[in-house]
Amino acid sequence: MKDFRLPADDLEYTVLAALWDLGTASVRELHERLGVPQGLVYTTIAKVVDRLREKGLVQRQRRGAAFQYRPKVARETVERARARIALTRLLGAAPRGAAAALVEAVQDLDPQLLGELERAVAAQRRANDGA
Amino acid sequence: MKDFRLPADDLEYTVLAALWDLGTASVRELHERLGVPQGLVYTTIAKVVDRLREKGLVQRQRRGAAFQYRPKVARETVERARARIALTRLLGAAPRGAAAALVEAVQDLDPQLLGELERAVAAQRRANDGA
DNA sequence: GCCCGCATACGACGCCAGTCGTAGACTCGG
DNA sequence: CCGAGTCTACGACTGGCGTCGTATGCGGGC
Repeated sequence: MKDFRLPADDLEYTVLAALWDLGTASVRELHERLGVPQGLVYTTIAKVVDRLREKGLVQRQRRGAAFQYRPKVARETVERARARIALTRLLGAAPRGAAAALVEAVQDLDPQLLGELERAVAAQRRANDGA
Repeated sequence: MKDFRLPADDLEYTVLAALWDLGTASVRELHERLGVPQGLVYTTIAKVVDRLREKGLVQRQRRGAAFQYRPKVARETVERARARIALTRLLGAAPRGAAAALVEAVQDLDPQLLGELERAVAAQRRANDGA
């Protein structure tokens, strides 16, 4: 288990996310989808995909001239790890009374996202009460 | 305003946090407090404090042989920015339905912290409803 | 079967951050 | 006022990541 390293936060993660969405994709496709809009060169994406492979996060298979890449690690696995780290940082760092900072941070949150967060917290609350 | 850059997540942030706690401290004190337990050399802490100064996060004043450092930016200001980034990443990254990951992440959260999070979310919920 | 072109492999560079070492500057005690 | 010892300034190295360029290699159409 855990024979992989988490993706870096920005580009690497974005690319991996795209792969989760698409299921499978070539570097070309990923570039069209992510690189071009960002003004990134083809090889930049290729390099990222490469590092993703080094990290054991994706696998590939020859498909004609190019490779088709696909996620090797479940989205949930990675998301969960990332979420845990983010939350720990977020709350662990907060000193007593810095909940104020949290509130402010939560303020410019998409209502949609706020809803998700709320449900997650509520679920855990129930779990705690039950236990 | 915002004539500073956020501190890096790990050591830099830890040192800055210590300064917020102590109000004022010399590199020596910071080293005793943070460096020694971590097996870090004196100059490592000195360097970090230096970069913190470059980032405009702390200021200093000669006090005898050494300098006394003190935060230059309010804790809340930085905490808030960090929290906002963390939350955005956390939730923004989550695809629809990946709330599951969130739930799992929230599970191994200190009940204390969970409470803070819950209150923050609830507060915002009320704000939204009201508006 | 050959050559062209696309895909990949890989190295390079910049920048940040952590970590350390060294050398120079300055303070303070005697 | 001078020497010893401490503090600071700064450079160096490493590793990660974003970003690109180049060179090599493989596949597929003609």
